[in-house]
Parts: sequence; structure tokens; C-alpha cells
Amino acid sequence: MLLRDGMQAVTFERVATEAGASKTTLYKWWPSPGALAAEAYFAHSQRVLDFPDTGDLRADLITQLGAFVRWLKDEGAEQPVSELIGIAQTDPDVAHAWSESYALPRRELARQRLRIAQQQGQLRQDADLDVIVDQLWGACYHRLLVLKVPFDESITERLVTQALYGAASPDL
Amino acid sequence: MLLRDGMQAVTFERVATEAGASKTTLYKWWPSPGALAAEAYFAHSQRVLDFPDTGDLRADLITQLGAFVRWLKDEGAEQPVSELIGIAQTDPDVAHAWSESYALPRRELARQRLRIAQQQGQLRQDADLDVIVDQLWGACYHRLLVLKVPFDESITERLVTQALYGAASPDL
Amino acid sequence: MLLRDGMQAVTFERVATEAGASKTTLYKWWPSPGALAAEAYFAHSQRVLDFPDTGDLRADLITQLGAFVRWLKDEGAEQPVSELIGIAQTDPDVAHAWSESYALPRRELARQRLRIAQQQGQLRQDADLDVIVDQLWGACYHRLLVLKVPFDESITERLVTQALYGAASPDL
Amino acid sequence: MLLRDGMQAVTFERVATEAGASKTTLYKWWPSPGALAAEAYFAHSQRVLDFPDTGDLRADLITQLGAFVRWLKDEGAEQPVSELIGIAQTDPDVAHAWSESYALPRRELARQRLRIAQQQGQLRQDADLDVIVDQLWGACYHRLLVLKVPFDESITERLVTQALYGAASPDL
DNA sequence: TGTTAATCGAGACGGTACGTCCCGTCTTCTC
DNA sequence: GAGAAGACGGGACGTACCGTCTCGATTAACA
Repeated sequence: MLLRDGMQAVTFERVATEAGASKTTLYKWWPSPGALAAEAYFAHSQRVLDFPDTGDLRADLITQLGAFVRWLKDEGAEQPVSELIGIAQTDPDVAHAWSESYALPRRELARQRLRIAQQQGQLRQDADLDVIVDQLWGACYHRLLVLKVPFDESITERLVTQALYGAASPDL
Repeated sequence: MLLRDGMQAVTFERVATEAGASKTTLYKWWPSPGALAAEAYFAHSQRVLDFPDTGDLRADLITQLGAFVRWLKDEGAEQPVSELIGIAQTDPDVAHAWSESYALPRRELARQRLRIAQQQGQLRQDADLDVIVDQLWGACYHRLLVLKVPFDESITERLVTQALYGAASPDL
Repeated sequence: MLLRDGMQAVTFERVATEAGASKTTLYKWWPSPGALAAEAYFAHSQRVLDFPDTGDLRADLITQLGAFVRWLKDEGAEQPVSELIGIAQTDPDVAHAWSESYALPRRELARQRLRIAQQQGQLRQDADLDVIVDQLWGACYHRLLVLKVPFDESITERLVTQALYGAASPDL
Repeated sequence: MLLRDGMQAVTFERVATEAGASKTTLYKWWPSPGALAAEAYFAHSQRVLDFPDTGDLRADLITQLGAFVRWLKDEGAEQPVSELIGIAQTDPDVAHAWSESYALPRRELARQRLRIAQQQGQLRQDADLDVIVDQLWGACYHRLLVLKVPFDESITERLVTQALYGAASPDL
């Protein structure tokens, strides 16, 4: 329903009718239609979260970030993800479900990979790993949610390169 | 009303009552309550957008990004901005108002300052200026909208430093 | 609907659906489904209330009371009237509608006829006219609502006779 | 519960909660909440039904009818009795419980007393005893249920007098 | 004394109606 | 002739009961 008609269509009333359930039951299990949609979407789109570790951090980041962008752009996740994050700004239950079930676990995985790289000397000792995550995934979300400009997988290489090696001229 | 009770409370019905206007008139001027709220918020929070140019790009970015974070965190913009971006994911009118009136002009200003820096040789010739913007402001939005973790102005220096000089170990 | 399925079926939900109206509108006009049903029934069953005055009080009372019993028993009024008085015991709005629109005006008409008879010397000067009404119509309602025993028009003559001439042995 | 909050509050759901019973058990014993309330009320308000026989029919009727009116008006029976008769119009189980447990036995007692009086010659041989009952108790119920006008014990003497001796002028 | 059967609490569930709020369209009356 | 006032159909909200149902835990009779 979420994929077919968008979040707007996910109401307890309609879900109850289509699913042959009663509103009472839905209210017992989910605090709001958004929370239901969020849970349903996570269950539906569960995927392997393994972060590759080939030893080459740059390549691994490009791989993982590219998979993320492809998921959004090629596998239809763009609209539901946008809408779920959208209502999460208003509905604390959705926000909680989203953070707990998706965003924070993903960040932790990335952080782990980055920590290994840091221990291996590939990253500065004083690098802020959370900031790296923010600058890679956050940049994609920025375009998706805030700027609403199109982007595709080709962005990932530049994102990773600049995050690792900086945009400043090496002369300085 | 947006600041007092949140976006949820901004309905045409209530605005009409409180403002002594009729719903008909509101419909004539705005396509949706969200669009009205967006316009009202922009009008209310209009501020100088000038991007400083002291010649020191790193300092200027920290200044501007710091002002952005303070605006969010210390001037009460966090909640209305989150909620407006939130409904923008669902309401194309709000999305359009937000992009046109706020996000894209801001990005253009940042881009101009970065272009000057690039022409002055402070940034690599092949640096993607949009990506820099994404990695600075997008990182903040990432924490604000997606991760929903707290952050404050202290993050700006790290953001700018890593964006300019990279997180990778210089040994490599 | 009232006649077809009984009071239980008269819900705002169903009326709205069948009548192509919205619940909001129904709530604006009637305080409860019962009140709606009451009003609808009065409008539907409006009839001439004229109380005959042939000069013969006994005959006139039998006529009028007989018409009442026939209305209940032969014209299908029994069930809706019972149910309306039934919910009137719980729903003050129905009680009010019933009293104002039906019961009290009817009693007033009967009282007027009796007053004329009293002035003509056909009734004792100290007779309580309201009590006469209670003893004629109330007796019917007693069987209808309280005892729930069947009765028919044949009761009216006995009712009127005993109300006028008493049940006590004339020897006393 | 019936006395405290009225019939509306007597639901299986609430009774189960307050009584520490399960709905299943309630369903096993009573067909409807109304039937439960009816049975509970009869059990609670059981009283001696003896009809006095002092030899003076008029006095005995006034005594008994006065006790009935006092019960309604001074002992708080008015509201529960009204509401029980009210739902009896809709709920056949309540109607049955009411008739069997209360109304018909009471009528039978009155009938017996009247029959004795008739045998003693105090009442006409052709008097309809049921009609007398209807005209005494029914008149009270009429005011209680149908007219919804206040009344008190003072009515009983007039009711009995007119039922026994008639309202018609003795000149006729 | 241990096993089994019946009983009852707790409460989940599909339904239906409640009463409220808001949407978006419309008509009407007024300034 | 624009705008306020607000009626209206529509639809979702969140709540309360209904009547049915499945669970365990308790209890009682019986082995």
C-alpha cells in the first residue's frame, strides 16, 4: 500500500478494510499509521547490512554508498524512504522506529568499518568517524530530502574521495 | 501558530478562525496549509544571507555553518524547519516553496563563495563544489532529520576541517 | 428505516450512508440518532388531531381512544412508538421531542374536550381532568409498555365506561 | 452501577472489570447487559408485595398505590425503573425479565384483592378488574414514562376515587 | 496422591457506531 | 464584487462495546 499509493494512503481505516483486521487491533499494535508503515517497510525491505571489508577503505565505502544510492534510485526506495523520514519529523513514534530499526544500526556498521581503517592507520587518529558518516550518507539525504535535486550512483566516488582526501588544494 | 503548536495545528480551519479570515480566501492564496506555514515561516525568519568573504575560506565556512547551527539550535528553528522539510516530503507545494525560497538560494550563495576560493587556488580544480555543500550542510541535516541525534555548534569546525583536508591519513 | 428495521438500525452512520449525507450534517441538526428518528416519525405520521365534539362525551372518548388503539395496532405504530418511548427513558433529547411534539399536545386536546364536558355538567366539578386522561390513555400505554400484553380496540369501551361511571358497586 | 451511573453504564465490559469476572462468564448467565441489570435490580429491591386487606378496598388501594409512588419518588426507583422499562422496549430479554419478575406478579396480586372486593359486592359484577389495575398503576406509569411530568403521592387518592366512583356527574 | 476435566480469568479479535476534526467545494449575505 | 460566514459530502481519527474465540491457571472429581 505504501509503495502503491504512498504514505497518504496508509490509514488505519484503509489498512483495516484491506487486511480484514479491525481498527482496534491495529491501534493495539501500532501507535499511528506511520509507525505501522515504517514497520511494514522495514520488514519488507530487510537486506544484508554487511559492510564489506576488502582492506581497501575507499573501495569499500564506494561499494556500500553505491548500494545505498542504487537502493534509493533503482529499487524504488526513494519515495517511501522520503515519506517515512518526512512523517518522522512530526510523529515521534515513526521517528523512534526509524532511528532504532534503521538509521542508527546502519551508522554503527559504518562506524565499525571506519574504526578498523583508523586502527590500520588509513584514517587520521583525530578523524571524527561520525562526521565521515554524516558527510557520506548525509550528503545523499541532503539532496534527497532538502534540496530535492536528482542524483545517482556517480556521485559516490566524488563523495568518498573528497571525504577522504579533502577538497582543499594540496598546495596549502 | 507554527511555533506555538507545531505544524499539526496549522490547518486552514484554525487559521481562518484565528485570523478572522474565511477558508475561501485562504484557498485562494495558498494551495495547502503546509504551503501557508512555509511562507509564513520564511517571512517571519527572513535574515541576511550574506556569505562572509574574509579571504580565509575555512574561517568563513565555520562562521556561516556555525550561524546555521545556532539558528537551528538556539533560535528555535529546529522544530519548524524539521516539520516543514517533513511535510515537504509529502506535499509538493511545500517542497517547491522550500526549495525555491530557501534551500537552493542558500546553496547558490555557498557555491559562489566556494567558486571564488577555487579560483584563488584554495580548492582543488577538480573539487565538486556542490559536494562540499552537501558534506557541510547535509551533515547537519543528517543529524537533524535522519539520525535525530543532538549536535551543536562545536561540530562545525570538525565538519569544515574534514571536508577541506580529508579524513584519510596523510601518510598514504 | 425505523419502520423497516427498528430503532436499533437508526444510527447516524447508516442514515448518512443511505441518505447521501455526512455525519457532520446529521450532528448539526439532531443531537442523537433517537432524536432524528423521533422527528422523522412525527413528520411521517402526522395526522389530524381534532378531537370530536358531538356533545356525547362518552361516544367521543370511545371514538378518539379507539382511533389511538387502531393507530397502534392496525397501522404499525406499535413498534416504533414503543421503541421511541423506550429510548426516551434514556435519551433526554428524544424525551423532549416526544413530550413537546406528541404527548403534551395530545393531552391538551383531550383536556379541552373534557373541560367543555365539565362545564356542561357532564363531569363532576371536582373531577381531575388530567387523571381522566391518565386513566384512559395511560391504561393503554400500561399494557403496551409495561405489561406487554396484547389488547385491541375492544378495550376502549370498558375503559371509558369505568373511567366515567367508576368500578364501584352503585349500591355503596 | 445502575443506580450510580444509569443503565448506559451497565455494559458487560465494565461489569466484568469492576466485578473481576470475565465477559465469557457474564454471557453464560445473561443474554444482554440489560437483562443483567434487570435481574440485579430485582434482587436488590426485593420487597414485600403483600397487598393489604383491611376490608376497605378504597383505603387498601390508596395504601398500595401510595407505596408504589413513594417507592418511585422517594426511594430512587424512578430512574432505574424508567430505564429498565425503556430498554425493555428494545431488548426482549429485559422485557421478559421485567414482565415475569415484576409487572405480571404485581398485577396478579392487585387482581386478587380486587376479586375479593368484587365477591364482597364492593365492585360491580361486570367491572373489568384488569382495567382497574391499568387505570391505577397505568396512570402513574403514564406520567412517568410518557408525559414525563412530575407527580407525587397526592395523586393516589384522586386516582382511586375516580377509578371507583367515576368522573361523570352523578346527575346523569 | 496424581491425573484429568471442567471452570473461569484474562484478553485478543473482527466488527460497528460513536462523536470530532479537517478537507475542499459550494452558497449566501454583507460591506 | 470581494470576502466573512458557514453548510455540506467525504473521510480519517481514536474510543467504546459487542459477541466470539482462544489461552492458561485454578480447582474438583476421579483414578
